Amino acid sequence: MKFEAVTIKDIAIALGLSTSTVSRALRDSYEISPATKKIVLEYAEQINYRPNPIALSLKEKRSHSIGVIVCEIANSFFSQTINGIESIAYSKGYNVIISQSHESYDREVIDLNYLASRSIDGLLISVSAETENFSHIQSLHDRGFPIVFFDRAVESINTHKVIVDNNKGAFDATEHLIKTGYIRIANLAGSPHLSITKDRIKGYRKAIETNDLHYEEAYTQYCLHGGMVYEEVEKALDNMMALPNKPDAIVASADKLTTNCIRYFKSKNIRIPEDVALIGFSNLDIADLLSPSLSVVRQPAFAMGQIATELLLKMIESKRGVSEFENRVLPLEIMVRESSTPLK
Amino acid sequence: MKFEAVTIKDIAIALGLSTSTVSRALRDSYEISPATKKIVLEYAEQINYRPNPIALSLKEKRSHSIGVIVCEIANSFFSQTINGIESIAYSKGYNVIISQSHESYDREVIDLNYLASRSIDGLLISVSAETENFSHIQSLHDRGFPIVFFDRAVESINTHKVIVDNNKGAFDATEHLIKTGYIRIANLAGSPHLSITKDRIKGYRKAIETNDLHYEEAYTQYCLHGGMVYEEVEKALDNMMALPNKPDAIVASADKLTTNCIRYFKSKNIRIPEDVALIGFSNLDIADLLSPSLSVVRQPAFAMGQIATELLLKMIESKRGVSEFENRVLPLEIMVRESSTPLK
DNA sequence: TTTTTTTACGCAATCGTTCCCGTTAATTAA
DNA sequence: TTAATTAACGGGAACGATTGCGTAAAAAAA
Repeated sequence: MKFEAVTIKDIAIALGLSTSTVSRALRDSYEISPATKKIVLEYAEQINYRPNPIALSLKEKRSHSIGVIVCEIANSFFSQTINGIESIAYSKGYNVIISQSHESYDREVIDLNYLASRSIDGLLISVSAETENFSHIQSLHDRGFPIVFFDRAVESINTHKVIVDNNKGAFDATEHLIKTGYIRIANLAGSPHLSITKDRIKGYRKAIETNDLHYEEAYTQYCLHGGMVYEEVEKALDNMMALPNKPDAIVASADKLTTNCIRYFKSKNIRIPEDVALIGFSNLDIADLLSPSLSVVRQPAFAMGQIATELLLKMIESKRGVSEFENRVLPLEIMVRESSTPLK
Repeated sequence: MKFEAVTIKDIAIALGLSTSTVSRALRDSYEISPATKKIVLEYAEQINYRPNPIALSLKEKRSHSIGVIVCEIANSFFSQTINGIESIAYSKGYNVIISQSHESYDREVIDLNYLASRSIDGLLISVSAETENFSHIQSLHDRGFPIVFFDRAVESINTHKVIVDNNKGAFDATEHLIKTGYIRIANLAGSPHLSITKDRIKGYRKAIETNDLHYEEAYTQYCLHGGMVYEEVEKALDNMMALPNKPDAIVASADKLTTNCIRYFKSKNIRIPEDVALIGFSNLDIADLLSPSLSVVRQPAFAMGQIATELLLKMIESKRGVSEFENRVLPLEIMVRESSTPLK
């Protein structure tokens, strides 16, 4: 089934003009007389002419679309980021093509190759938790393809990056727990390959040490899939809770880790915050509706998407290659609720 | 900044062949000798040749991408649907371009025109709650453009539709409340323009009347924006709770209505289910983590996306126009949890 | 009136790929 | 040995739009 659209040629034939004249008339060129312009414009309007973006792309060697690779759009943080991305992209006439890696390295490579085979002008990517080898991204970057990282950046690749102050976020969250009176604070961490995980651990550790608490290695447990599979979270928490000095509070370092952490405690009938307090990185918009309401470290997801897209479009539209790359670090917001405050 | 890619011409020049020969060799034509094929294939592999999808699109008059219009990707139901859509689309070599209407009619029209200007081969759409006039969709459909509705279909437009059995879902949810012992059951409804709203009201009413309860008009309150703005939910619930016989249970007819309903009761210190029981249409994946855990009517979102996409691709790839349209009705699943069961 | 300039348009190449037609040279059939 | 066939490849148009260049007619300048 095909959808026949009207072309410049159709207009030219109908009006007895050449395609060049019609094209110029539509673009309001000074070379065309006002009378001709009027005729062309009116006829084009009448038959509902729309320029073929594909023909334009072929000529301009630009598709006016950008690719986005995230792990899951069903994740609040990423769906909010995508909202930010789309708001900028659409306002500047760009399409957005979204791919999901589902935290899988293989899927990420497939998505990347698919997108990069010249159907997109640039790429926004937040790498998957599984990814250790970045050569697929590196080689694209080496060939001059515009790439901007957001949230989960690759340190070794020199391009624009929009991240949050993970170190400070984890520090603040941990220190909040300490100030509230908790002393055995554990860290439910994401994939050890990700820089955000490392930064969050640094902030967590710094808060522990700055406040003269004992830093215990076993209090930090990693989840390779970033909490995507419940079993890894279960195992990590089992490990923690089996320690001789089991933790009295937990900092969960990602959206999925946080919710699966709640699921774990609920299934074990461990009360929050009476038995274990919890604060987690989360952009869930119903964190306030949980019982107890959830204390969170919230990321400026929408703004992040906007900024990353602005940087990418600037990169795409610059004539010569960009050599000065920005590293934007956005602040995190701590929202203290019941899950980390002892009941009176 | 531009990203120069390798073309067939480059291969032809390097190998001293014509572009036609190279093209044929790459497509494994019988007209090319095995020796030549081998040389071309090896060289193409070596310089990492990728066909330009845009040039192909121009020739084939097909972009191999489909458009999706939903109100919000940050809504669990829609993000799950999109997962289903992408799983099918990517496996068949199609791109997916997502647009959000944010429940606004104006945005929907803009999105539609943008997508339809021939950058997509077909459209999957779930109309916005605000939309009353469907001429923008109708005119596209009249011109032979492939469109498939999912979830929120337009009755007057004759094309493939994939919906759920809203009538039965609402009936079952309402009857569950009745069987549990509730007698004054209210219905927090979405936009009156949507067929899903009408169907859900029908099912609700049928359950009331089948079970010999009194059907009260004021027990059904509409939210024009489908619960997107908290104030409309607040007003609807204020109206219900101010009735002389205020309801003892509520059926909420959409994701956002359900969560905002919980938010309302929480802010008013009205206990669920002790003061008011609640069951809601929702695809939230943490419905079990709420306290009380939330009883839901769950939609088969992923399957819905898959089926709708299969129908659309079949429509796109059929030679002649399709005239027999399917109307798939998928079953809903009721998951009873604490929010609709009295505590012992 | 003649020359120059301007106006208003058409021709054709281009982007990357496919595909319908040739066109050789080798092979086979008569 | 000659005619017919086939294998293997090249030329060039086409998809839709833009754009540099050429040019006829009209207008302006000389």
